Amino acid sequence: MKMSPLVMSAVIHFGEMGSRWGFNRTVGQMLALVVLHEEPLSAQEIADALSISRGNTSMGLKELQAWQLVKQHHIPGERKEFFVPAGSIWVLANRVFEERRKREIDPTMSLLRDLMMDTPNSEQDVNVQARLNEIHDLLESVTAWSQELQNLGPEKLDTLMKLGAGVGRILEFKDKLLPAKSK
Amino acid sequence: MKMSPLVMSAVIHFGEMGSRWGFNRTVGQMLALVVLHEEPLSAQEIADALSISRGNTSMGLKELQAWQLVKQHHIPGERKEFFVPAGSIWVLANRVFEERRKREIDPTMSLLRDLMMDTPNSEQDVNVQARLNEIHDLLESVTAWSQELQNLGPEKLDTLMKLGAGVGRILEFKDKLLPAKSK
DNA sequence: CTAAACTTTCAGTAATTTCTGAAAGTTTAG
DNA sequence: CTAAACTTTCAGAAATTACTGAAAGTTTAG
Repeated sequence: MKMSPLVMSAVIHFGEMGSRWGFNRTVGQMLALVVLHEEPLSAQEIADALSISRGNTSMGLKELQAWQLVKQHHIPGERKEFFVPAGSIWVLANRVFEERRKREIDPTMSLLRDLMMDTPNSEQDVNVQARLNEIHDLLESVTAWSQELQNLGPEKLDTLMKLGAGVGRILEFKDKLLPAKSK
Repeated sequence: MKMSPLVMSAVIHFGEMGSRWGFNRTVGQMLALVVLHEEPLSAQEIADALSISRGNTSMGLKELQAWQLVKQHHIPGERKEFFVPAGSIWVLANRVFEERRKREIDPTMSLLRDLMMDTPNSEQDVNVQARLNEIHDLLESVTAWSQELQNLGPEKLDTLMKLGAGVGRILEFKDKLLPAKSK
């Protein structure tokens, strides 16, 4: 398998970005390759295309599977396993968000809850707890809302986006719109 | 300056999370310390509290200022500079999102645009470009929308959140609500 | 101007993360 | 069962990233 210059550029870029998105360079490259290549790829093909060791490839694929970004694909008559993207771009993007939320937000929310339980030892600590509480609530809002977006799916997200600043206005009307809401 | 056990736990945790949020351990600790401590802190106090070198502290503060998360605060009569959070929790959170968008999304969008410009060299490449386009549009939706949320501010975000799944329903009514919208 | 108080820079070192490749493991064909 | 085809693991090497502390730089007081 050989990469066209187009695929090449994209693979290299996703490698560079990889670390910013929560995985390392080679894992980023592998993901780009699998997503952009139409046919299922074997581990060996991936290793060759990216010039990385077979061992590294194996670990990278394991990680991509843990993130549920690629999945195995068996080809009848073939001994080895092949790999394909685990879903549409939208699905993959959601998986990345989800996984990052688990790593970046959840542990903090959990700690903040614990710290807010502690009985404060001083005046100072009362204020500190108030701040921690503020952080907690903000994270909660943001994650709840991003969940919501994921549930909407891409089309509705698109509608919402086209609405743009209209969202603010809509909010002002919402009581009239949904008067039956149980408060 | 000595840290209460409460502040201590939070500082250590934000240090551990630091790398996941785009900066390193000590920078994370420094941010937590400055945010949770009521009084302005000098660089030396920060270095002492966290047991890190003065040099490292200087670089960390530089980074936090680049992120616009802390700012200098001059105390009349004092020779040295002090540091305080650059704004409310909401402001700080927005700065982090913003900065991460710049690092994690913008460069990719820019590359994708470039790659979509290239004239494809094969059938294959036409499909690849279609995929890249799909990724581009998704990133665009997500960032546009997160911008929108930032503009709303914390109170409206809260209203929106309480609405929960109601958002989907509201969307169905939006045409009736905003009939004057210029399409 | 000089000295004191303070900050920044940066070369070298330490810590951490990633990668390789050989060895061990697994599966299937026969 | 054995051998071949393939995958995974993991110890050590390489690459990257973070940290220290001494030296150079800056600012202010006098």
